[in-house]
Amino acid sequence: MARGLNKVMLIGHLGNDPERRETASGQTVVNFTLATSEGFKDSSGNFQERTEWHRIVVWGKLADICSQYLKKGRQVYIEGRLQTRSWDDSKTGEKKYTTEIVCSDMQMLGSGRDSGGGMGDSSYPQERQQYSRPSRPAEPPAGNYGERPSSGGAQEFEKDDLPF
Amino acid sequence: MARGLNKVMLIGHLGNDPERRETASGQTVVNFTLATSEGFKDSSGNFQERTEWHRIVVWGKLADICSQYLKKGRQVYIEGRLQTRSWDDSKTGEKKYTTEIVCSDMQMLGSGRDSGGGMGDSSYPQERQQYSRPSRPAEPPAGNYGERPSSGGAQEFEKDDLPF
Amino acid sequence: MARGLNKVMLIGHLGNDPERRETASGQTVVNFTLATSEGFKDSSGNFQERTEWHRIVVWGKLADICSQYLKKGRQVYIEGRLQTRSWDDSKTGEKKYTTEIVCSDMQMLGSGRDSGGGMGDSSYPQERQQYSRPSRPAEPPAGNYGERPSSGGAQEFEKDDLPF
Amino acid sequence: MARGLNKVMLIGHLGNDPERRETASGQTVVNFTLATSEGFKDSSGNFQERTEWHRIVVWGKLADICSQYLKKGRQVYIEGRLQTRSWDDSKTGEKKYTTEIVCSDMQMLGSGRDSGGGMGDSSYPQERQQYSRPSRPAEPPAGNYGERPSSGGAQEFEKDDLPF
DNA sequence: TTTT
DNA sequence: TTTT
Repeated sequence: MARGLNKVMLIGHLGNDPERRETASGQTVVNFTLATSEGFKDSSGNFQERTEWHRIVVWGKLADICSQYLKKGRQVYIEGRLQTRSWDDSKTGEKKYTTEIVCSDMQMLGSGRDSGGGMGDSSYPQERQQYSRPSRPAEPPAGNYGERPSSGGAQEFEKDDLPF
Repeated sequence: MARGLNKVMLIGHLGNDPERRETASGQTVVNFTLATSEGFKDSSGNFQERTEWHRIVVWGKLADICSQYLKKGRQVYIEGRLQTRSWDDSKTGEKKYTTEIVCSDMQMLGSGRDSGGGMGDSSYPQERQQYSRPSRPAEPPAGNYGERPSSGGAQEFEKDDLPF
Repeated sequence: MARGLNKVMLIGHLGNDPERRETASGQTVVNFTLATSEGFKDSSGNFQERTEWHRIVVWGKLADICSQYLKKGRQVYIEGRLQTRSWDDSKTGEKKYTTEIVCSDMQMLGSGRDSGGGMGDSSYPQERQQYSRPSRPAEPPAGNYGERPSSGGAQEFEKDDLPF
Repeated sequence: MARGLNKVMLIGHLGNDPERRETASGQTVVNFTLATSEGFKDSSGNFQERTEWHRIVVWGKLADICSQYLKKGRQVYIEGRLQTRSWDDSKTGEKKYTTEIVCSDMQMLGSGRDSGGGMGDSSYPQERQQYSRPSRPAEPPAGNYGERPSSGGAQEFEKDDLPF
């Protein structure tokens, strides 16, 4: 069945610099860990902090961007899907599992000055916002794009006087 | 700056059959309204239901799918971004605003039998899941896809014994 | 029907300092606008930036936190639900609509140094992370619930003639 | 710091009836697996289906609702946060990890007739929509909080050797 | 292993 | 009206 949703959205800090590899077929893969922290009141009513660590995997063009601009400590927004892989442990012969977030969108947060490992901080890509895979923008049709009086859809709609 | 997130996720029922139009440039546009309901306790502690209506706009290939398979009453998951358009009311000369959800992903929910207005209910596309724009899947590299022992990433990862 | 989802997730910058009010029943309400920006390629293949403006409404304890710690220019993550209110324009007698995000969770992004309007930047609450409301519904204040002409917030807002 | 986001949103079908337990401190815990499916084009351009399995954990009042109304095969929307627990495998002495979604919101999808395993299908709670927990943190039960060897759920789970 |  |  094709109806489903598998979405993860995280805001956190990188626990390490992204590790870049290339597959045999020439695709770029990048891995890093991400810490998400949240506070909560424990049973005594005291504030505590709980940190959760996530394994992030990024493929393709977005992997290249992550590899270039992300550093340990950087705060990012990550969107992706959950994926659990299994493999046979060569030592024990046991089946093992690991769950990762396959990243499909990434946004750097804060200003470049937060960058963490940063220094010669040329922290931003020249062509901004190409951070996401061929995905989200849901671009309106090219033809009448320039004609629209505001940020919205096609001109036809603007005849209407009432929203509904 | 290009760092931002503008995401809407809705689960609700269509208030009307999708209305399909074509722009001058030949792009398909589809509009429909979606009702999302939620319950809440009022100040007297009684359960009440609150229904919110949303204007949905869909472009391109996904619009064609919506036009073909969605009907009034159908339960769907909608993902998109918020967009507020303005126009000048020809009668009063006032500036008016309307906020819409520009849909980038759609999933039909429930079985076809829930369809609502349905009848000759051949409710599903033959090629399922092409419901989303060229987006989410974050497809692993083609080259070694068939080699993977499980649902996961590239083979390199499976040498690892520990998740982190 | 009670099954539904109405969720908005935004990352952007405040367009103005939060405006704090109190309802007749003593509930705190805060309003601000949020700009979310995204890049896209126009029909000529050039990168463009599109900014969308959102009206944010926050109630209760979370409103107090927003009022205290957020400033114009601050980058934040906002989670909430969409709500369209209507009112009768006292001048023209027309029915008008405005769509807002009723905020149920807020996270300040970047370090305090990004704050924007900041100065004597004591940017963080002592008791962190109590940023989220007790629950999803983001219930409007009890006192004037029955009085509201539409599905929206408190009556005070309905004096306004323009969405922003 | 407490600023972070750790959110998972799934739409899928239950792989088994929910398993209900009670902790020593009297809190209800429910576990089930959820399958999310998505289609994609493989490297030959053919449509394939990929199913991902997720472990869901639910606490408290929402656990009771899940236990009562959900059945194997039922389609649901699940919202929660990712949590990776570790434990020492008693047989091999190795450290093992499992990642779960701690559920904070649940919506039943489709009509009751979709229920799957259902039969005497009085599928809906009388007081609808009280499906969400009081708040985001999805706090584990207070009573045994200090006893947990890792960041995870109740001790009972750690007897298991396999994630599923 | 991150961050405040 | 924000931000880079």
